[in-house]
Amino acid sequence: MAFSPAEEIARLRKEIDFHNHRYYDLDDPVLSDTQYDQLYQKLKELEAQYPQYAQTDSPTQKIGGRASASFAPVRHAAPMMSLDNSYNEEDVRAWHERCAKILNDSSFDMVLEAKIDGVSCSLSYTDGQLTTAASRGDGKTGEDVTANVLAIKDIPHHLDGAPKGLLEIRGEIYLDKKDLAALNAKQTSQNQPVFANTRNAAAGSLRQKDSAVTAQRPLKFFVHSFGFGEVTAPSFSRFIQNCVCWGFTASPVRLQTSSLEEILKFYRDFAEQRRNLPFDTDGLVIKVNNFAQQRILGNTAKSPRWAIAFKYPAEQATTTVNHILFSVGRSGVITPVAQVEPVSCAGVIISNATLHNFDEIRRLGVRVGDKIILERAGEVIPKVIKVAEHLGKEDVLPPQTCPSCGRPVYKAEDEVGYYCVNPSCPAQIKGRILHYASRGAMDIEGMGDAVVDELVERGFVNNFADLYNLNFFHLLSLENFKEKKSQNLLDGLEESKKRPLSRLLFALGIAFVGAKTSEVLADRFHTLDDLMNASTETLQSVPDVGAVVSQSVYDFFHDPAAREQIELLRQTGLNFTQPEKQISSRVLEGKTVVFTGEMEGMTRTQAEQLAREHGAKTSGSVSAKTSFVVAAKAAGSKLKKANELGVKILTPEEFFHLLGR
DNA sequence: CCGCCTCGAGTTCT
DNA sequence: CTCGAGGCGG
Repeated sequence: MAFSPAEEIARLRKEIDFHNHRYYDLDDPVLSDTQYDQLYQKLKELEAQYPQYAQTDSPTQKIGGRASASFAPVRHAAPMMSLDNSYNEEDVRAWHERCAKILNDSSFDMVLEAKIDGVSCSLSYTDGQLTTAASRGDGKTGEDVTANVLAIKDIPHHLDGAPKGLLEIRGEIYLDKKDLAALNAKQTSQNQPVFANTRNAAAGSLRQKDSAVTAQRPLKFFVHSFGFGEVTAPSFSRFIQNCVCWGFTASPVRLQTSSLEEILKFYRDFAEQRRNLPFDTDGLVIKVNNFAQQRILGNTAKSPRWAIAFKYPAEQATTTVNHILFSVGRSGVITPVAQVEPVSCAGVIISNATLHNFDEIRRLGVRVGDKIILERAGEVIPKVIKVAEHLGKEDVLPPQTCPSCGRPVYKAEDEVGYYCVNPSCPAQIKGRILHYASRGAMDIEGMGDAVVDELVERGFVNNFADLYNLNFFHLLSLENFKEKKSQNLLDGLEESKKRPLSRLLFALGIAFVGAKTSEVLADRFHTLDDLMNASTETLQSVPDVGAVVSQSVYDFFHDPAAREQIELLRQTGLNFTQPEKQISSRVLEGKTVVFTGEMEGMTRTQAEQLAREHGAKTSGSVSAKTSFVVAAKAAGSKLKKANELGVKILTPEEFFHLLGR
């Protein structure tokens, strides 16, 4: 399909803006300079051809286009290659195995270094005298940053006893974390934009037009390789020793070993330790130490085969807020969500990030168009940490009306949240139905986000009972639904009628009644009718049910609309009773058990059920009251907490043994 | 009344 | 996973 010139121009501007962002802000370009130039030229040509679409905010109109005029290009004597990246032990084992095979030696010597987040730089010494310093650029050609590099104290200008001729020393220019904080404080006081991270700050400092500014930035440098020249050392570690004699600094974190296991252990331990170091690291670099062996391994087109970067998944990412929209939850709470330019963070692509509420927006000062920093550290949920650069113009205001049903929103005096109070608001109905069908509740197979959306949108479903009046023809009219899928969903609905009362209670979505409380109530009252007719006093006699929960349950069942729903559900043949609790044994009587990590061949819910069948209580969090924690592989913070509190930890095997299995 | 132990609710992506 | 808040023991 052909695009109109206007569309093509808009697309190119967006793309170039993106690559500028990668290049300037993240210092991590996707395109080579040539590829970038092609895009840029194409846009310029189109804008010349169609001047009616020329705009002042086009990247072609902005000062300081990407090709930096003030830094001359420098061709590297030997290309500056990048390293192959790996993010897990498997990849590193594979790398080690391949090296061992080519070298015909499984105990070759390796060197481990910290991979410091900075800018790589190549220093050319002629007869021991520093002549040129160049940034990496596209690997073949970089920018001449000699004037600025001369201002870095860590870099010697002269190497005593260096070999004659050309010697290219390579390393990383970086900034310590505390120096970034100080620099940003200064930037703020001078009304200048702050740097998102140490890497950007180092890159920005190196690209200063005035080297006096660079001199004021406490940049540091460590050697990590050489590019060209006669190096007499037989190994990388000896080469580094020579460099240190010349006055260079080596990587502050080092390990020399021939044991892969030792390296893997170091990686695991370093994951935590690196946070306490003065500089930012995103991983480790493993190199084959012996130069003769390095030569045997050689290079691929892109990277040396004798080295590999062993990275930790990035936990922070910088991106742009494209849009802020308001989502309405099943309870009517309106939550602002930032839609961002998709960005990779901790191994996944993030495109949405919650802003929680409007206090949070005000606190962060987020606007549409701003550059923000996202984090996903140890957590699953992306979080907006701060605004890196204010580019947006308009403040984000709370919505006057519900984005789903258009009714005016409601805000309680002393609460942060805004609510939609219309019970027939489509967004709320969708939320309630989705919760009803979800795995922990009625577990209706074939009923996902998209299906619920369409069922409500089409007016087929407004409440729980409507679900059971759906017929084959309703479903066939849904998008992508044919006989097979329709029948599966009908089967799923039929199957859900058999769920125990505890599931149904949870599915109804009574305020303050979650999975746990539902179970306790169902076990105590056995039938829905007994629960419906219970007084608040009777309800409060149930453990863990106090004034708030009992009132909420009582109110729910005395609402005429809810009662009508329940009668309709009764007519469709839903199970309203709770089966007697199965007791297999009492070996775990009086114990409180917490499960963590992924068990093989069993979900956590199943494991918890098993423990309860043997008389245990189960919980989701570790405390001093926990009898023991069952930790499977990939256990996280709960295991850590158990260690801190001195709670006993069992492997899944030990746990099964306890049950006599 | 305070502090600890839990639970509920919202949230993202594969 | 985290935050906020209900339940409850001291």
